[in-house]
Amino acid sequence: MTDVSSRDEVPPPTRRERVRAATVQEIKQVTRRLLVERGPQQVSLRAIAREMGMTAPGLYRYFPSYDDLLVELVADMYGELADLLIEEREAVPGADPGCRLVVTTRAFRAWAVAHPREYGLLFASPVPSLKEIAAPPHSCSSVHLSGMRFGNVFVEAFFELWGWRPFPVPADDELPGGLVSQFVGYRAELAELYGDEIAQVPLGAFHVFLACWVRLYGLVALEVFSHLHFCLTDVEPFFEANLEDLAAQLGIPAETVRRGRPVR
Amino acid sequence: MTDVSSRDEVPPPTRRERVRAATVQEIKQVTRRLLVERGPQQVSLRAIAREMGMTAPGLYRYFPSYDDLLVELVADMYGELADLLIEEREAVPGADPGCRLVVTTRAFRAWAVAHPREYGLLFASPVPSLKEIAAPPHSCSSVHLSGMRFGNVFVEAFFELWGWRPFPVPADDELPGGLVSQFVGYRAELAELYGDEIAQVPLGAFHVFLACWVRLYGLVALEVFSHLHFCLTDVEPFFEANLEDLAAQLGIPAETVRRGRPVR
DNA sequence: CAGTGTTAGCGAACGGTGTTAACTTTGAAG
DNA sequence: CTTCAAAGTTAACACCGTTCGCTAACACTG
Repeated sequence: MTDVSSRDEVPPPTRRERVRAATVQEIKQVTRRLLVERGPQQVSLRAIAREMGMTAPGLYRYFPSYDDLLVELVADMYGELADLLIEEREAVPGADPGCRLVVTTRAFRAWAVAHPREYGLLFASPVPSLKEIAAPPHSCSSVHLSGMRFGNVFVEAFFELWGWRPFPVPADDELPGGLVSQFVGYRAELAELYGDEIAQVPLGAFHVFLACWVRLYGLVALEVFSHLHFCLTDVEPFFEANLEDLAAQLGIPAETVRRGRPVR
Repeated sequence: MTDVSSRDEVPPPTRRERVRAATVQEIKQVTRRLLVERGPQQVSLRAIAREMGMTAPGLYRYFPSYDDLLVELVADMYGELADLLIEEREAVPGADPGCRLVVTTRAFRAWAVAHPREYGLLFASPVPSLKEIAAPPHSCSSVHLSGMRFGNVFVEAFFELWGWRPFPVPADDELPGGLVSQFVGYRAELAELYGDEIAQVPLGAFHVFLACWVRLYGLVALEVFSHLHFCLTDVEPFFEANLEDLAAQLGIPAETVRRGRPVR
């Protein structure tokens, strides 16, 4: 038992495995570069292969299909985005949970604006495939898992704030009956992940969390898709105003929001 | 001058023009049917032509390209959606402006949920083409115009409510400086369209309008794209709760919101 | 070292796509 | 009846995702 090699731990990667992993990485990088530089329409297996000095069928040694390649790329980008948000949040030393949530939110919008093509791939999936809907609730695909990981960045920041300094939320009997049972289920799911302190959070906090997420999503999506262009040429002040509003709802003082505001 | 035929008014459509218009209509209908029944991936010129008993190149007599066909379809659907919202609103006789706004909002969500594929085509455009951004502000394409028409349905309902019974909005000096000038411009644009009473509306009302639209958009988009599925299996009560919340912000009593709620 | 099996990558091919060009048919107008 | 423009065809081009069969190169075993 003390012998390391006797266990079936990960054996050291062979040379072959290393170059294979490197190729997989290069394929994803090239795919993403094509997406960014030439748009989603111009991304094709043949274009990727051409860019790498090989032919399209060769890529099938690494991905079972074009869609699988995209799916894996999406999962990677969800992960990257989650990492970035956490990183930016931790880069503010000694920040209170309110500030940390604001930083996370602002970083999300900044990433979306800076990476509109990637954002489109992640958050404007054409239409969810029907099988995904029919899938059992806990059978999580790779995308689903990464998506969860991303979402949980906000979940953590939000409930960290709640634990630090609770804010007003609707009482249980103020929530529609149809919502209560669903929030109970979601809370239980999160409690399984984060421990029992989550189980003490009132259901109204989940309602507020979702409402905030809805607003943030709408804000960023509309900006990235240029759907606010009909009245706003510069969306940033509008975003900051909404952020301040959102923060106020969570008991975060405007001064905390303004402190981290990017200079312009 | 009194002679009708001497002016270049619309001459009576010839038989040729009528069958041509009918064909254009059929192409759009078939395209939409394919979109709904088989998904956006399966929509192709050849499939459309096949479905109509003709060949793909024949369609080029009616549309200069595949993209143009889609663009025109999108414009049509914006118009149809706008018509539907107005119709549903007018179907409630003697309703006060608050009720009318609620009905409009609810109808929008209902349409989106009932037509997810169409909704995806309208509101999750892959990524705005760069030329659209570079285009001068008042050069409006067909999509742009129809999109405006749709948006103005909400604009009208919102400012009708304001004119009927104003609600609290932030004062001008509470708005960020970067927003004031943009709202001034947008207000002037609307005043040109709706007359001078709009010019009297305070800028804060435009801020509130946009914030409401952001929230509604996020709500509906997240539902249609199944991005709330991670915690809600039935989104309707959540939508109704947000609608009530939104209405309260506009001074619409909860009783008014509940009155028109669909029975379940 | 020789032998062997696995793997990476290639070219050809199939059915599909949007699009163009050249041609035929059709129907309305002078 | 002639003429001419419009509608629709077939053939072709360049591209797409994907599969098949093949050739190398590689890693491991006797």
